[in-house]
Amino acid sequence: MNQLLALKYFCKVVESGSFTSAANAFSVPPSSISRRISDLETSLGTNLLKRSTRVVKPTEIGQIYFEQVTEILLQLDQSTESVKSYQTTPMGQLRISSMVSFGEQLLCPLLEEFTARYPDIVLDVSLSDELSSLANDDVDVAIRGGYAPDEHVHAIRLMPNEFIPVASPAYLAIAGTPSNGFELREHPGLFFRTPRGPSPWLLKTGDQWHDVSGKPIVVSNNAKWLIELGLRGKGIMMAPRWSANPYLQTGELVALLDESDLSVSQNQELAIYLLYQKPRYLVPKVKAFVDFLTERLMSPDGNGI
Amino acid sequence: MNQLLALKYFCKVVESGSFTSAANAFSVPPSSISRRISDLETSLGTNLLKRSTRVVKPTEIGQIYFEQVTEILLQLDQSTESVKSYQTTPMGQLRISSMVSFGEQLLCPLLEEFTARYPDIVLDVSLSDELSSLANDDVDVAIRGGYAPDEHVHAIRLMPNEFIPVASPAYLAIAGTPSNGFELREHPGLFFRTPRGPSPWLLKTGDQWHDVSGKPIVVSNNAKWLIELGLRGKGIMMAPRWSANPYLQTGELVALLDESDLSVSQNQELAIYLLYQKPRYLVPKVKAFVDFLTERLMSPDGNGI
DNA sequence: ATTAACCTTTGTCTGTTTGACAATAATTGG
DNA sequence: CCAATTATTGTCAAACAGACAAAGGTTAAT
Repeated sequence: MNQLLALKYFCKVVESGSFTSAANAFSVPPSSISRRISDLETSLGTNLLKRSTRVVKPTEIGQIYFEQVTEILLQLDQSTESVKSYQTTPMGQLRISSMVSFGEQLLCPLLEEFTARYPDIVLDVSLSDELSSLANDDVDVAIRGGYAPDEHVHAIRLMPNEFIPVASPAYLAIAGTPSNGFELREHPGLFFRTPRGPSPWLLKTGDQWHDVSGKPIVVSNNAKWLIELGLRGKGIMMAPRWSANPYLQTGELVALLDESDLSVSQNQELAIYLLYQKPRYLVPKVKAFVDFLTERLMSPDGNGI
Repeated sequence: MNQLLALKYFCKVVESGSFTSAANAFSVPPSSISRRISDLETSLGTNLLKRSTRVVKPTEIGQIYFEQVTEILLQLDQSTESVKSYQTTPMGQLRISSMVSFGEQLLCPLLEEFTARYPDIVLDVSLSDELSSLANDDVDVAIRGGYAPDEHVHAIRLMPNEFIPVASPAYLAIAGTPSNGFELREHPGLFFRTPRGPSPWLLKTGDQWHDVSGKPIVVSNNAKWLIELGLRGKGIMMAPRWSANPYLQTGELVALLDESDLSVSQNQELAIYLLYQKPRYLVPKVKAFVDFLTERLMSPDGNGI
C-alpha cells in the first residue's frame, strides 16, 4: 500500500469534509480516495472516518490521528523544501583545498569578497601541497598545479603556472646576472620542496632537457620564506610568475633570462587547475565558487593575471 | 513513486552504510534499494548519497535530510502505535446517553465502578429522555426503552421494562386498594410525560386494550418527583419495576393488581435496550462498556434485576 | 601487479497496485 | 415522494515495485 498517498488523501478528506472534494483536489476519481482510505483503515484496524452520505467526520481516534499526521506531512514538506532550497541557493559548508602559496597570496584575499557575497556559505579552507582526496569527499573543490584530472573530476584551467628564475637586484649586483640558462648551475639556489621532492631547474634546448639546478642553499616547502630569502639576496629561485609578480613590479625582485625555456617540469603545459567532483546534480555552493573564481582569476585570453 | 518506502530505504542505507545490508534488513534485492533511492534523488533533484564502491556516505544535504526524515518516520510510527493501542486498550472519551430515571437510579452508581476499572476512559454522560441521534455520532452508546433498532445499530436487551401500578400504603389505607384494572380510573394518577406525551395506563382483556388512566393529578417528566409524590400518598402511578423495586422491598410502596395485564404501551415486549453503532471495527471503549453493563445488569434468565 | 571478491547499477520480466470509468446504493433536501 | 448528491463496488488498463541475472567498478589480498 502506498501509505503516504493514503495519508495525504485522508488529511484532505478530513479538511474538506468530503471524499468528492478531496478527489477534486487531487484530480483523481472519488473511488481512489475511498480505496486508499479503506486500505489505511484496514492496515490500522480502525475506523478513521464516520461516513454519513452527506457529512464525513473523523472518529475520535481519526481526529487524533489526523492532527498528528497533518503535522508529520507538514514536516516532510518542509524537509523536502529545505532540500530544494539547498539545490537552489548557495549554502552550506564549502570545503576548499588549495596549494599553500597560492592560497596565501591569491585565494584567501578573494575569499573575503566571496563570503560577503554568499553569506550562507561557511568556508572551510585547508592549505596544503599534498593533494587531498577529492574522490573521498574530504573536499568540495581543490586548487592544484598540474593535476591529472581523472574521469569523475572536473578540471578548470585557472591560469598558467609558468616558473621563472628571479633574484634580488642586490644579489645580482654582487654575483652578476646570468646570461644563459646553464650559468644558473653556478648560482646558489632556493628550492621549493614539492611532495615529490625538491623541484629541479630544467632548461630546454631543442628537444633536450638539461638539469641546470643551482647549488642548493635552502630547500623548503615554505614558499613565503624562500621568497623572503630571495628578497634578502640569498640566491636565485624559480618562482611562479603569479607569486613573483608583486615583487617584480616594485623592483624588489628581477626576472632572469626572460626568453629562455626554463621550467621546473618537463610538462610544458604547467597550469593551475580548479578541481571539483561532477556528480549528477551540481550543488549550488560549488557552482557559486567555481563561477566566482573563474570570473576573478581567468583573464579573457586564458593567460591569467 | 512510493515515497515513504524510499524514505525508509534511504534511512536504513545511511544507518547501515551500505545498500546490501539495507536490502537484507528489508529482505529485498539490493536493486530495489538502488532504484527507490534513485527515484528519491531524482524527485528531489539532489544527490543524497556519495557512492564509493566500498563506502556509502550521505552528502551534506543528505545528512541533514536523513536526520529530519528519521525524526519524521519515528513520529509516524508513534502515531500508528497510538492508533493501535487505541484499538487494543479501552481509552478515550465515551459518550453515554441514557433515559433520565434509569440513569439516575441504576446507571450512574455503576459508572463509578466502571471509571475505576477503566481509568483511561473519560465518561461523558448525558441524561435525557429524548433519543439523541446515535447515527449522527453524538453519542457512543445509548440506553433507551422500547427503541426500534435500525439496521446499523446494535441493540442489546438489558432487562424488561415492565410497568406496574404502585401506591403508598398510606394512600391505599385512605382510598382503598383497587381490586381490578378498571377501578384505576377512579384514582388520582401521577403520570410520566414521555417525549410523545403522557404515558397512559392500558389494560388488556383478551385482545382488547382499554385506557384505564386515572384522573391526572400531576404530569411530569421528572420521575423522581413523581415517585416522591407517590411515597407521600398523592395517588397511583405506573412505575417501571426496576424503579419501584427498592421501595417495594422497604414497603414504602405497594404493587397493585399484580396479576393483571397492565402496561403503558400496547407493545408487549417493553424492554430497556443498550444501543451502539456497529462499525467495521468495534472500539474497545465501547466494547468495555457494553460488556460491563451486560455483566452487571443482565441476569442469566434475561429478566433483569 | 594482477586477480579475486564485493558492491552498486542496469536490464528484463512478472505480479501487484493504482487509477479511470461506469454502475450501484444510500441519504438528504426540496 | 422525488431528485440530486455522495460514497462504494466492479472491471479493466496502466504504472510500479520486486526478483533474478549480469555488468561495471573499486578495494583488498595474493
